[in-house]
Amino acid sequence: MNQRSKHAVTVLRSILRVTASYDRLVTRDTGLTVSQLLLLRILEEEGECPAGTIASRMGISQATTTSLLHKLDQKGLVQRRRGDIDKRQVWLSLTNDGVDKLANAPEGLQTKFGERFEALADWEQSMLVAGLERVASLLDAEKLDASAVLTAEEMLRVQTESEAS
Amino acid sequence: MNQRSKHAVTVLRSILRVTASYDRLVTRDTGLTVSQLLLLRILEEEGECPAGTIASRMGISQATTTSLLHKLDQKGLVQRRRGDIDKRQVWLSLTNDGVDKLANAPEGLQTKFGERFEALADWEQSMLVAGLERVASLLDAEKLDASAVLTAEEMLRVQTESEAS
DNA sequence: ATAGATTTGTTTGGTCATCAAAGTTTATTG
DNA sequence: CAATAAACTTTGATGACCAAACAAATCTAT
Repeated sequence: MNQRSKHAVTVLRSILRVTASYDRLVTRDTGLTVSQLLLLRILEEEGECPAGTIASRMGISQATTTSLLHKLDQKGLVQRRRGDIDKRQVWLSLTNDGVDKLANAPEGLQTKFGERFEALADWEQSMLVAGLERVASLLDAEKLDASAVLTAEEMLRVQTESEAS
Repeated sequence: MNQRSKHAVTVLRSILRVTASYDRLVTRDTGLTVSQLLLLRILEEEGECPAGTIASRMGISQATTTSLLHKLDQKGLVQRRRGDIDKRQVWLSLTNDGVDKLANAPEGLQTKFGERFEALADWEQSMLVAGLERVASLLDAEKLDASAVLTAEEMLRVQTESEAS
């Protein structure tokens, strides 16, 4: 691998590290982990839906989903309801508290990054987004056939809508 | 926050997710987690050094470092030695097995991403790297005063050198 | 219908990363 | 020398995550 692609990977890693620290801050501020928040956001956008939908949207196993739900349930942020037609399913929805919590959750990464991003010139914003998308596609192409992860597009849909405040 | 910056965050997140899955693959292939590999790489580059150096280079606590070291020690990949001048210090170094393991470790993210990246036109490579660096700086600026994390530059040094095979 | 396969979700039992706080040993400094 | 600081370890948590075993419900092909 040439020097430049190594460098690209390096920078990518540094991005990962910084975002991870943001996540820690958000967790401290909200009392909700990033995974938990993501689950709530998906639920907000999706409306009532079965647990499996959450799992595939988040790209995690059913087992992990169950445990996340357990915690959110304890906190009183989500509700579970047995399916009518298919009784194996568990339909999920936000409680009022869940909705509130989401509404008040700081957006962490978003807020800080967003400010700076918006301070950039228009052309630069476009360029950066295009670049990120390109990188995502380079990574993703390899990934897609290897496991059940959302496509970039699906993720885009999930988060663009749910994060629109 | 405007639509475009939301979108930028979304794409960033999708990148995070994909890289996380890569990490899982690497772990399965090597029997070493990404943290463990990173520790080894730093040790390779740094040469024998005290535990604290590892902690600050990795941006993790001493406690975490100790536990990582414990595992690598058990696997026989690192050696610990009490400092001569300062006996509080624990000097670390790779064992022969550690060196071998590192040499044979697949680079995961690197390899796959690298191939695709190198297939791009030269100008596009430059553009992407520049974009990533810009994004890192947007994120990092906010971050630096909030906790003890490596600066982009430090990380760059660490990984550029250690990953040069 | 009905036995067998599949799907949905839960449980159980692990691994790993990570931290804070308390503890130990060894410097350092007033 | 006594107090303080530094370098590491231990202890005790939390959280994410998964695989495998399980239960319940549904589907399917005979």
